[in-house]
Amino acid sequence: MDAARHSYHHGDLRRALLEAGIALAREGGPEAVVLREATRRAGVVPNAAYRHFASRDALLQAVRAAALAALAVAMEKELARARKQPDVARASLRAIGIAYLRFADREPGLFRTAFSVTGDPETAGDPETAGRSGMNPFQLLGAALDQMVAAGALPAAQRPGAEYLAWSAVHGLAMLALEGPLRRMTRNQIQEIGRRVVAMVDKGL
Amino acid sequence: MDAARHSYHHGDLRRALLEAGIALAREGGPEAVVLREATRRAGVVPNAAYRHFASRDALLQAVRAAALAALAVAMEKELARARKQPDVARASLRAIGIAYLRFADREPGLFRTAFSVTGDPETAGDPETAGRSGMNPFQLLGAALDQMVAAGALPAAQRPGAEYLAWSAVHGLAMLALEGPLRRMTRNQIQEIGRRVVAMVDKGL
DNA sequence: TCCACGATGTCTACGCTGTCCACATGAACC
DNA sequence: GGTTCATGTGGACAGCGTAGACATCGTGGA
Repeated sequence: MDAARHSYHHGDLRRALLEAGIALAREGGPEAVVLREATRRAGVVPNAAYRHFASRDALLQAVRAAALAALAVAMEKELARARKQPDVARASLRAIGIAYLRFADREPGLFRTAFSVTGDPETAGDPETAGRSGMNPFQLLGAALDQMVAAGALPAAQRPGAEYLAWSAVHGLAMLALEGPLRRMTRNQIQEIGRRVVAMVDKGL
Repeated sequence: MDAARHSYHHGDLRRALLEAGIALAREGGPEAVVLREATRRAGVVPNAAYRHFASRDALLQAVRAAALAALAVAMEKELARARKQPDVARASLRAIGIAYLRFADREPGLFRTAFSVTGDPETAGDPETAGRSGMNPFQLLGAALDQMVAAGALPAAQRPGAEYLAWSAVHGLAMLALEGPLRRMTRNQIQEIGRRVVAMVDKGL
């Protein structure tokens, strides 16, 4: 990205800004996604950003979508491993939960960015939030639950809305671990609680 | 609070700033807690705030503590109602969950403020976060779970760490409803999901 | 009674932010 | 080869958090 520098036109500023934004989110979460800093890192004057994003919030939403896509990819990787196991359906649901918690642990900045909302994002169906499979994290969870029903591991009557229950439990834990009363716990303690939460969902659904 | 105005000294500026901060948090969540605006509402110059709060973040933390205390009070009210029911222990746990979700619904700004962390708050044991009973929301949940064990409704072996599981589920739902994919659902839909989440916890614990 | 002192509020100023407007540049197309 | 239009620049503004020096005032010791 330095080759094109020293020419008046950047070449691919939108991508450069987005990547700078992602890097900022990684380092410091959503509030660290600062328009001026992104332009600085892209080697460009602040206002240049407005040719590609309507506002700081528009940039943040783009970063947010990228963060969701990264989560989807992480889930897909974990799912691939689950496919080699007996009781694939259950293993897949567990894989989703584990991937979610692991992502929150390893990429706290991105995770917080993915789920922090200011204003009205309307991310439903945004293709930018999808992983390689074309599904976003929420859709991946839904698919895993469908598998459970197909495999007879979940009564069909319990299926509707089940993603909300599962998501709630795992998301809540992630938030508590990240910025709630669980913040000071060791990684192992949190993993243990994670296992219990996933088990609770499995049993309580 | 206008009587004391027109005198050089405000009289109770700390309280005035805190209350302005709470009002701001109510209206727009944590990011709306703006130091200058708080001083404006208190009828005072921006820097006056620094006699009472070391920084904007210190003010925000004070507001945060107040929000947690408000949640504790809401829980206590719901608990009082639960005490009149048969199976008090179970009713209490449900009451905690319901109060939590209702608070998130009715006071979204305060709720988001209570659980948004920037930096390192160290709220553990802060008496400012407690309700009338002297317990903060987390402690109230713990007490309800202890009751469950005492009543034989929860195996003692499951007790350690159970608050994290319960909290995770309800907190996650609240966040999803507030700023996640459930944002566009009707209040009734979310209440229904809330019932199911609480049931899942009860069953899955 | 007076006066010094410490606490509290004010004034001025700095660098940071997001954003608006007018202008410069240059790639692409007729 | 000249025009057009997307893209980057420059300068400006208001609002933010915050620092340092100064003003005001209630209070306690002489």
